[in-house]
Amino acid sequence: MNRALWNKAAQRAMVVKALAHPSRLLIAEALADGERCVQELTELVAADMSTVSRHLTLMKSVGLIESEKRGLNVYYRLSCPCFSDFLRCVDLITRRQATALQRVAG
Amino acid sequence: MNRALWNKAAQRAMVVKALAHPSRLLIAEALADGERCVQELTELVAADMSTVSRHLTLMKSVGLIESEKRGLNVYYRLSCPCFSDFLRCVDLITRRQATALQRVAG
DNA sequence: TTCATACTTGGCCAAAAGGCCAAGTAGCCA
DNA sequence: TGGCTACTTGGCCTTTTGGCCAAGTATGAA
Repeated sequence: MNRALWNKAAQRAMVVKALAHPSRLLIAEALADGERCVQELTELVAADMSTVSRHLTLMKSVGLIESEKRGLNVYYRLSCPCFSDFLRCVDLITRRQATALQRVAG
Repeated sequence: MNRALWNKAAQRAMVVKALAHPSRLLIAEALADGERCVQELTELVAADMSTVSRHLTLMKSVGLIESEKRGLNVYYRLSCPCFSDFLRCVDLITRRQATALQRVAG
């Protein structure tokens, strides 16, 4: 097993993992539309604020999002404009899979 | 929490999760280059064949890959041509993050 | 029909992820 | 100062994930 190859894959995996959760995808989608504070995101995903904060910390740690404190609030925003491409590919697969399952069931 | 929104995010998350592992990313990358049998992929990621088989089953279950048995071998191939776009976005983020960390360290 | 190869699945265990509550920190306002 | 709000972090627990080994299935060859 080539070490360099593995390291590259591991790095990529960290980024992908940071999006591999429904709440985090919802958060990223919201941020694609503009910055949001933790409160707003907490309301969006309907979880404990501490949980949301941890999600955000994780996403930030891999460079997916950035944060800025203004007053009492911390505002997060996407740091990559390519997220929409990412989602487009994912949606292609989910849609293809949905129709494939329908074929089986139908 | 809007149920429909959550379901959509959950579906997407399943696909993203299926790529959120170094071995599975390596596998997907290899398959982007053409079909491979389990043996070849096992060699590639240097894990137990049973482990690789489970990775493949997971990836297949979300519609990321397809399989075909020919003789003793089972050949897997990517079912989405958009994987390269997906990777491009991920790499943008990892590269951006790498330089960001260098700024901090340097 | 027996044997070998290629793969999948069951069983089990260790490690990681994800959640909440409670406690801590930081900024604003009275 | 004191208290309120917004957020993060520590602690702890449950669930999920990922791994291997061993056993099972399926196909081709002798």
